[in-house]
Amino acid sequence: MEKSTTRRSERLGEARRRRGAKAVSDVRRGLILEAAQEAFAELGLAGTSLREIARRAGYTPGALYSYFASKEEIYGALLGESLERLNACVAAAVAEDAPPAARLRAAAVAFFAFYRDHPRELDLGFYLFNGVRPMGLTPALNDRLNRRLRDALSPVESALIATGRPPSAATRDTTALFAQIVGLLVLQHSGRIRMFGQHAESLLASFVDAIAGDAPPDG
Amino acid sequence: MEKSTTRRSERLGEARRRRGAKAVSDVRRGLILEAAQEAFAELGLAGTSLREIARRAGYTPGALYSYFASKEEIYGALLGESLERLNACVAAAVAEDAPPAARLRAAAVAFFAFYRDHPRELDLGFYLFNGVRPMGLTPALNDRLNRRLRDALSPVESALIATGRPPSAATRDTTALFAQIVGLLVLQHSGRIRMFGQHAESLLASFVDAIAGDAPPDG
Amino acid sequence: MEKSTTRRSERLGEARRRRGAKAVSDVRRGLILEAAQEAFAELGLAGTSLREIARRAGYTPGALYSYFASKEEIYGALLGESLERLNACVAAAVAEDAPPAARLRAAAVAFFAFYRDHPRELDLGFYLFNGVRPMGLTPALNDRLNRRLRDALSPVESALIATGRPPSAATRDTTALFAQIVGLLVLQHSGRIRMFGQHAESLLASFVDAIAGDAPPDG
Amino acid sequence: MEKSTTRRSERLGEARRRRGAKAVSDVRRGLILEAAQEAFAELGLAGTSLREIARRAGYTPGALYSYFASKEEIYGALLGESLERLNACVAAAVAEDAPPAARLRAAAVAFFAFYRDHPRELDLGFYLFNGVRPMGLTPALNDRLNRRLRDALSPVESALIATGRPPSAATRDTTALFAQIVGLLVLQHSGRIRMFGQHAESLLASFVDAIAGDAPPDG
DNA sequence: CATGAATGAGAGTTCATTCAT
DNA sequence: GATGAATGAACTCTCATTCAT
Repeated sequence: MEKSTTRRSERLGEARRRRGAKAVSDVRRGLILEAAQEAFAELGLAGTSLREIARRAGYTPGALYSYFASKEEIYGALLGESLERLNACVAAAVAEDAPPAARLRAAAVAFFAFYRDHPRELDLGFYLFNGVRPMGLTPALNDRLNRRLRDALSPVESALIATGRPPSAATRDTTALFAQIVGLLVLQHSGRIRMFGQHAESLLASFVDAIAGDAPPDG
Repeated sequence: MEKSTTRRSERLGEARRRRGAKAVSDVRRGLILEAAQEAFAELGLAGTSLREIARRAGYTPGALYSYFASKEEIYGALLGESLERLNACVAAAVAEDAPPAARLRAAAVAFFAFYRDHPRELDLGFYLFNGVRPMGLTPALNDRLNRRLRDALSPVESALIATGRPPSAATRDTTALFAQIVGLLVLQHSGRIRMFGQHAESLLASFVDAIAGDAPPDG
Repeated sequence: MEKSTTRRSERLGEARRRRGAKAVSDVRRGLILEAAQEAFAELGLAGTSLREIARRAGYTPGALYSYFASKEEIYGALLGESLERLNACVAAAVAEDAPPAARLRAAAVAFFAFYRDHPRELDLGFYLFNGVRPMGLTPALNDRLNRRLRDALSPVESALIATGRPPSAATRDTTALFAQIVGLLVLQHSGRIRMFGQHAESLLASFVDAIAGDAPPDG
Repeated sequence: MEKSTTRRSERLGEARRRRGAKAVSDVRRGLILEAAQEAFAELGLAGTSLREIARRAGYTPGALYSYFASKEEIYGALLGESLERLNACVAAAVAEDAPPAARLRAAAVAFFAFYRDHPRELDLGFYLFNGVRPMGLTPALNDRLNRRLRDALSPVESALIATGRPPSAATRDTTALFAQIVGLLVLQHSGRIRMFGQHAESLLASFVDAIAGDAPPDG
């Protein structure tokens, strides 16, 4: 009997089996993150507990610790995924062969629209929940996340450079645009823009026009 | 000994007594708010519990409920006071006889500086206006707070009108400036501005200049 | 209506009322400690949770925190009470007018019997004085507890001095007797004495006799 | 490639293979125990979890159950090894051709020193961690362990007999010495001896001298 | 008005153990 | 034999709030 059975590890290579296990694990990790995302969207960051995430994911609370070392690690992973989606969104919106001004506008609008449509991810990204203060991420992870955030704005910066702006001015304008977008999002999110009878989208358009029009004459 | 003392309420007239009581009550309410403010400034919003506020105010937790119906009402009152201080700050910064452009810049800088220097008060606003609708605020209080926030921006709006801008454009530019300031504050606070190697103050100055310079030729 | 009611604080002096409240509080604290004691006796130290203590005392877990700042503070209080009882036991066993040798034996036996009959209280001491340094005790409390432990042995030391032994020798012999008692308790408790077919009581008696007989000839 | 390899079990005879497997298994069991020992020594009994042991041994927690049926069985095995080391220590300290009094002292000191230098093993041996109560060992194992503990004391007993003491008195004195040693260890471990300004080693020496000098005149 | 006590829910985390693979 | 995942119970402690006194 024993002799006739072929051991699994002999059929599949060990590596291949492990890869499969890792894939399964990654999928489940993803399901947990989905549940967390959903919970955050409904209850906000502060209102979401580990238990709630576990409940929605169909796990017991302790089981999550097989996938994440702490609640904050879930935050971090969530933020990471959010930034990936943001990058994808912005990149998809920018047609590479379009003129710089069009690319600038497309990137800005995509960036804005992403957070307008997923406001909870703004909370996540800017720690708006608990004081505007970075949370307990490892410095390494924090760096990685920051880099991805910058990446999402790089189409804006590139477009500005393509208009002939010197790099330092491009960075400066990118930052200003970034601030404008974030400000508009926060005001929109908290109902302050309505208070002034304005529309975030049109304010953003004006801002972009102002920047684009500001290009040097030979741009 | 004890029996011979006449109770306070028997010496003073009822109305006068009530007025006095109200004054005393208001003072104590103020002391509690002071303690709360202090606690927030030190510990942040999430780190401050009712117990902590009570402790700092020299009360037991239950006693606070004689002055405030809930923790959120304390937040509301605190935000109210914060907005008063903001108004005072901005008003004090604006010299009434200065030229419009100078008033515009002074008001914008004062607004920005207020929250830059008291970041916790920004948190308060974010907390209470979380999600689409304010939490734990009565509509009446909410209105009052919103009005005071607008008030704080009215020097900006007035200055813009004084440059000859039509009211609708003034409101529009005020909103844009408001968004820029909020965005800069958020980015500054979450360390994102440093990431771009920029300075919030100089970005703000540029923004104000752009708006001011944008005045119609005959302004 | 209002006028006719006499306020409580006017009937009783404030101080008196407070004293009453403190007494009630102390009683309830005592009931919690009783429940804790009972739980320890049944389930052992590691097996006793705050929840269990609360359950037995008829409280919710959180309620205990009105009386004790932490689980370890309960341990400390329990140990404190235990040491008081130990002191009372030993003191009661020693007849002041008895000859020194009788007092020595009585004190030693009382000390031994106390822990033989309440073995869990021995555990408490072991727990709190675990490793080289006490855990979870304030240094002040630790000192107080240590002092009370020494106090419980002072009748032994006094009796030895009364036999004419010099103080340094008395301290030395007290320590040796202390060690013997503790050793016997541990061995008895872990079933090791039965393993040798011996009886702790008679071994203790021999030890005391040896010490007592060791007195200088003119003692 | 894979197919052409002949499985180990086909090359070796069945019995030999089994023997080899057992040896491998024993080695790994030993490695786990080493890891456990290390963990106990560092973190104490209560601070050591199965996970921690597994981590240090390079296993996942579940894997340990291939070698031990429960956490307590690990305790038991650890205690067994500890007692072996104790026996070796004591035996090594006793020169067979030395006079009885010297052997007595050497054995006592070795026994004491063993636990003084490895205090965590005292916890293990006397269940000092969780109430002085035997833990969940099978009676058979418990018997075996008890026997090994007695074995460690047999040099003491032999030496006493060699001084001419009748066996029953020798057992009695051995037990008393055992208690003294354990008591001194516990007191030393919990800082109580320092409290009296004494030294465990010198107290032990006195005790041994008293016993040795107590030999019957014709011994 | 103020206290002290109590509630009840809930927080994040850890644990020994089990089991399919 | 070993893994990784999962359980389910338990842990201490904190919180906003209530209420008799």
